[in-house]
Amino acid sequence: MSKSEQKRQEIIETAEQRFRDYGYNKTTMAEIADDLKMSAANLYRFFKSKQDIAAACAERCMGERVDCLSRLVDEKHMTAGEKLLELVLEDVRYTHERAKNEPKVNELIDIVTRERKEIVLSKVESQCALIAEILKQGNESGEFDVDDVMISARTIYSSLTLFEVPIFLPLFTQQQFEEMAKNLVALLIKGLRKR
Amino acid sequence: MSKSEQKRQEIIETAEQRFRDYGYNKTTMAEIADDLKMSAANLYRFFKSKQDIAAACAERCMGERVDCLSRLVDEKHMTAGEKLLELVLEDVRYTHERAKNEPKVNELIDIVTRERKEIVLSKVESQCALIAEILKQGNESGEFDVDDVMISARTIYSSLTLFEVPIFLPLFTQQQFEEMAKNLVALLIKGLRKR
DNA sequence: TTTGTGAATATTCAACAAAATATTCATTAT
DNA sequence: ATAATGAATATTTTGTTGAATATTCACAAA
Repeated sequence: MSKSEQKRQEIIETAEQRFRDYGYNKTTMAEIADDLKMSAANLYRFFKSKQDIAAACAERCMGERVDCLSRLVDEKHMTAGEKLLELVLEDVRYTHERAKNEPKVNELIDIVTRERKEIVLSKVESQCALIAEILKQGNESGEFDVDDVMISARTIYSSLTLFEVPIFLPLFTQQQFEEMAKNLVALLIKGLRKR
Repeated sequence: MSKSEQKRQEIIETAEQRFRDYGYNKTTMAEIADDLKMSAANLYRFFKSKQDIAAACAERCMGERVDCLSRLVDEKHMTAGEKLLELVLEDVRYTHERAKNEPKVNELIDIVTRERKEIVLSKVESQCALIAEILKQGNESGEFDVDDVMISARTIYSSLTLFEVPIFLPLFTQQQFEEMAKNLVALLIKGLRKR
């Protein structure tokens, strides 16, 4: 890793910690710079703007998230149906836990969804790709009978909106969300299944 | 209809027109009163607050909407599957048309969803009831094989979030939304079907 | 040339006053 | 008693101004 790339990573980590603790709006470029013993001006040699730093943080988080879910998809001893259910439940839980334990992070999500739609889109793509992989495995094992794997993956993902978007959190308890998610996945799987 | 009930309706209609044309925030109690040749103070003999007027408008709209969809559910010459598809597509189209032709109405929706959750909940209930009725018909005709009609209806409704909520409108074109809706309904129906 | 800075400038935020508007109420009209 | 109002009060919005912060830049150090 180049020296400058190294420093970029340090900035991302430092900023992310502040964003977590105090929120995006309440952390200043000067504070991030101070943490790193540099001037605020110098941050601009690595990032074009504060929003760009936020975007980089978001991308890093999403990367970790996808890695985690990838491991689930690569599990050897689960059926495709079980994997799909776990993927969705894991998602529901993650959304809730984060809202509960890291409430300030929502500020970051707001900024990124508003100002950097590409990043959200790429997150959607990754998630669909994971679902598609599960469907493919299901086809291969004879468990599913899915014609177009990518279209079905996108369709399934579109049906998960209620569980993905933080604004709906106040509507139900986590338990209710999990219950709804289970019912939905059960219904979807019936529709995917080979007969 | 009592005299005072009559007047309530007039107020609702007048206010709704202003809300449509200028938005909730930009219409004042004084203006509504002027339209009706009365004083603002007098409005309070019929409604406890401006929000209450907005709520009444919303309920009236929702009532019309449910009536319209009810007719679809009562159609004689459509299969349950066709009805479900039409219900969802009609919903997608309605959401888009309204956003396009009556953009100010979203302000009203915001207020009501934020300050009068019961109203939104009752809308959800009505919509689920319509879906449940379609499922029941499908069971009776042998087209579907649904165990718990109400739970399935709620599950289906939960999967329609992307198509119900205006915030997602900027993400895709109406055509894309309709395409996604068709795919989703097709998948759901496969899951509901008797085999 | 690359890394960095302090100071200058541009933008955004926050606090507060003024104006607009919602809501209440004492009183009048019917 | 019921319907209605104008004026009084309470709340919300708007506009403004100073302070905080983001961003740029000319220049210095390595």
